Amino acid sequence: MNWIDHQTYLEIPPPIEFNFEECLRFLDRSDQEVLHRIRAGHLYKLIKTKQELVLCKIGWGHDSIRVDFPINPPSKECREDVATYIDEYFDLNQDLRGFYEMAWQDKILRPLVDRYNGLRILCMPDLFEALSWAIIGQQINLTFAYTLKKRFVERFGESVTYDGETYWLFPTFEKIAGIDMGDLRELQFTARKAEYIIGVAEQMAHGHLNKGVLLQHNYQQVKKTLMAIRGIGGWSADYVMMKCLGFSCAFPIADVGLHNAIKLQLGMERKPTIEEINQMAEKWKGWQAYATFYLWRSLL
DNA sequence: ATCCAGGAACTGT
DNA sequence: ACAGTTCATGGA
Repeated sequence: MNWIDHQTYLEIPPPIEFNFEECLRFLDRSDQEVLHRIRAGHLYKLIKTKQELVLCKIGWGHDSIRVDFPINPPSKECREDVATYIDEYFDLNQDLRGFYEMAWQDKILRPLVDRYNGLRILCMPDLFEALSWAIIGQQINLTFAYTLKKRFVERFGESVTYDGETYWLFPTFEKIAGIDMGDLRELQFTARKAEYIIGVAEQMAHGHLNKGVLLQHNYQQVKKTLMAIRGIGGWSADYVMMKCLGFSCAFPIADVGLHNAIKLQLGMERKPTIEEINQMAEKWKGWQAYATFYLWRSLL
């Protein structure tokens, strides 16, 4: 990993095909988001390192990502953790040239990669967060999904307040493994969502589900493992593989947002069928996750 | 009111 | 394997 430690701040030289502004634009898609805040071109995010909570102010300067620490100058070990987190968060290890070469030949993707050049998948390094967000988002509109997430985070997550603003962390699986369904029903989770999320937390707390282990396996194996979890179907498995586990071939093909985006791009009267999407995506092989992400971007 | 939402499990065939 | 049904709740 490529980063420069300036003690009081970090400098992370990005790969080619990276546009910080485009990434921030995507992160700024909901005004109900509680896990980060964007102010004057900077991303503020609370990160949990192995040792402590670190508030990060992430900006762009001198052709690099710059990470400042408004509250406390973190230890060297924490700075390393932060650099690793940023690296995953912005998907900096992905070489997008293959995607762009493919996309320039594609009717649907070409205008998108032109418009959003340098946008990367904004990842969720925390597996429990990715699984929970997938479950929360199932079969409800996004506005309500954000409402549920906000209630969940503000009820069970840790936070730090600085300069009049409160910054939140997603709740840990350890914490959620210890609550009961009633605690989530109060927040207007359905019984099913409550059951699923607590179930996932319990599996993780018992060590039956672990990101490091998943990363050692291939697409088919991981998808099968994830789908064996109650509450995780095909859509959620691909969503998590795309947003958390770095599988660029992950493809949540049943996604309503994806359908709407394709309809919009092609000027269709109706949403495409799964079979039609499979045909269109034939050329996307290996890059389905990025194709999906750019299509989502087009809906903002 | 009515339809639908970044689905998944369950049931019957 | 496949199709239909149920779950649950708020947004537009």
